Amino acid sequence: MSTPAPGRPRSERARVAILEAAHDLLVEGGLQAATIEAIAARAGVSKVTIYKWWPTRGAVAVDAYFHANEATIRFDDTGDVAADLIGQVSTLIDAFRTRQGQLMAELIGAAQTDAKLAQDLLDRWVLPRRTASTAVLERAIARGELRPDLDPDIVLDEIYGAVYFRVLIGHRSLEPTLAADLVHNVLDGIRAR
Amino acid sequence: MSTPAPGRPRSERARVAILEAAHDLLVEGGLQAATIEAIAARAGVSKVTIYKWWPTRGAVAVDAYFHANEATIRFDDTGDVAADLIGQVSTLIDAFRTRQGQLMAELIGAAQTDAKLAQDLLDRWVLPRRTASTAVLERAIARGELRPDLDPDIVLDEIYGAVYFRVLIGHRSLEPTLAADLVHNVLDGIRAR
Amino acid sequence: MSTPAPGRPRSERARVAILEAAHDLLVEGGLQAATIEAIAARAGVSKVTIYKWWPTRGAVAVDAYFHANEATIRFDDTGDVAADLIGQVSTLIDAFRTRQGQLMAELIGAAQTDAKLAQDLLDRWVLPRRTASTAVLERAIARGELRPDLDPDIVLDEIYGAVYFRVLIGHRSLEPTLAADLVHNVLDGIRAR
Amino acid sequence: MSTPAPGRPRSERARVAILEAAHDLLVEGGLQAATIEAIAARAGVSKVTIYKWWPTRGAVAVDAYFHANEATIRFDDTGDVAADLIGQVSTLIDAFRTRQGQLMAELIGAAQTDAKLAQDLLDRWVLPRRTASTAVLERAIARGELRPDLDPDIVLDEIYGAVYFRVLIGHRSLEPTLAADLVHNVLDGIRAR
DNA sequence: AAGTAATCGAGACGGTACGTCCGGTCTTCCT
DNA sequence: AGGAAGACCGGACGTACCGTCTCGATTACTT
Repeated sequence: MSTPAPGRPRSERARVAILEAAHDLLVEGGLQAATIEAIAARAGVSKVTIYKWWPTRGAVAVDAYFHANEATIRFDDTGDVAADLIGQVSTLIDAFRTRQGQLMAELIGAAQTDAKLAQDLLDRWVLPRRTASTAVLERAIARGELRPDLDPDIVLDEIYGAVYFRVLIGHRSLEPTLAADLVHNVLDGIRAR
Repeated sequence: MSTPAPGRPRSERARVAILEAAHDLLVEGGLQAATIEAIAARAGVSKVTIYKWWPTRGAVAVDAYFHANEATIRFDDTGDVAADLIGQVSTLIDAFRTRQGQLMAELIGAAQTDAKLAQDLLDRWVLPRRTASTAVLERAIARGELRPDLDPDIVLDEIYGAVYFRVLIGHRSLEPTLAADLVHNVLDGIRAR
Repeated sequence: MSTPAPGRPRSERARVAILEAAHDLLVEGGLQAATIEAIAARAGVSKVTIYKWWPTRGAVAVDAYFHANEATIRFDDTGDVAADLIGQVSTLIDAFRTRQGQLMAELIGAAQTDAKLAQDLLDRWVLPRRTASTAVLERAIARGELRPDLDPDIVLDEIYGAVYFRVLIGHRSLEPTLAADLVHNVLDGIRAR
Repeated sequence: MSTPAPGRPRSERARVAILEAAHDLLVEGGLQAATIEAIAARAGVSKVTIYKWWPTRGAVAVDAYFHANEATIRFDDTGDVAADLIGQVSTLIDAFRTRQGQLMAELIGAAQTDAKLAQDLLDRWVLPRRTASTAVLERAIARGELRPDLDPDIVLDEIYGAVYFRVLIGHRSLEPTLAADLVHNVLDGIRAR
């Protein structure tokens, strides 16, 4: 069906070597250390080969990040909004309590001056999680658990935004109880009764 | 009383020229454009003079940011938590809807790989605002408006985190109604009644 | 036969441009003016390319000097020591009466604080001439013209040393008759007869 | 007679401290190390004070050199040209076999791009010695020992030039017998008899 | 005793060049 | 057509000295 491209095919060996070299460098020295030159040197690959397949350093970094961290998204449906949300937020927090959190922070940091990277992070990281969480909220609205006029985006920004805020600003750490606290505050409000 | 330091005193002219040049460059081309060399050239100042007083490019940038944006923090006390919080959040959102928002995003981005910058942003931007908002919450707790066992940090992370999340990820803009929505969700909860 | 080195070959264009730019600068403003930056700018070449192939500014300067001044060494053999030596010394003096002399003086000057440069000048300039002149003296010794216990080095230091001394100290100029006077003094002595 | 200048008189303490600091630096690291800043720092003196009294780094260096090396010139008159000359040349060679020789070489080196320094060296070092040696030659001419049409400058350039040549080019060292060999070659010639 | 004037220390300043790093692009040969 | 090797231009980095410039403090001579 598909005619194979003429000429020498892309080297899978090189692709993997690049991603693994990039990830090693990311883990060792952060985004700073993952220069194109360093990646090429460690992967035993020429710089041109990298530029051939990735436009910027950021693009390699995202790919390396996802290559190493098999993305896990939970699509819970227990019938209880609180439980479903807490499960999803906990998964994120657990990941962010490892080196992954700092790396994601650095990626988001770099995305502030790299529109392509920002788009990648949005499409491949944020939006997929958001979709799963939006589904939880919409099911709860349908069940009558939540106010029908709710804007799910705002709710999710409050819960997830708090997590990213802590990772990016570093004023407080991600305590294990954080997921539950965040969800309960928003679900039930904080007014005295 | 205070013995003046010996030697030629620091040039106030140079200090201001540097900060203004840096801010101009930040506004025109973002953090990328605000290289030490460009700042020095535009300020009519030698590079050494900059390095003399600021350790890194990021340090100049924060100072330039605060030099240009006279910090406004609101210390409202209307007796109504919702009104006080919405006032404070609105002020932030109004600022972030201008170029300031993108600049702050870039500064936070750079802070991910510049610990000194991170500390500066925390001390000079985030914490002062947080202190004012924490006071609002504690007054409300004292008045019996809010649950006494509340952790103000978590509440404020939800409200402010949502704002920063939008600025940093860019998935949705800062609508004028956002402040009120954020505050009401957390105060009253989102469960159907 | 010889396997060509892998990678992009060195740019001959750049090499020549650097040497010519360096020489132009040397002629115009001496060693002072031949900064790496100025050479790079005039040659339309990046500084790194220069540093790639020459360790120091002095090394570029020697190469530029020899690139421009096609080395001429005379290997006279007329059967008359005096004539042979005078011919060789005259050639040097003629060269040193032009801009070349000042340049060589500056190179020797710089060599006082640049061991690499000193070695280069010795190997590429002084020793080749000395070899030719030593041969003249040894032939004369063999012919019985000169004392057999002679140390040629000392003789040549007296003749050539005088020339360099005048160039370096500048107390007197290189008169056209100097070559003959120097050689005759040493060959025949200066005692009255 | 001389009206004392008004104002604070020049500090002798500073003058000596500068010269000694400069000499220490010259001995330790050569002319390279004797930067104005380093001299000022070591002498506990401000840069301006140095610039006040010396125009260039070279000028300080010469003064420091002469401050440390009490100039010794021999005015021998034994009635024998050879002995007189050998005595004078030996004195120079003895001095140049110490660190002094390298320093003088560096000074002459720097003089190639510093006309002021060149003039200083000529006036304070070379010419005084030459005057003494010229006197020796002229006495010998008067006594009928040497050819009456002799140009003393050329003779002295051959003898002294050889010494400086070795110091500056470094192709051979200053052997203790060098003085005698140089003088005898020129006095008696090198032809076989 | 007060005034005048030159010097001194400290150190900030604009400027030039340094030698290095990395980004992107190119050129060559090999697979 | 890929790919490895590596040379190339360009831009910025952070540093070293240069020579100049303020400062306040000191030290004489002059009135």
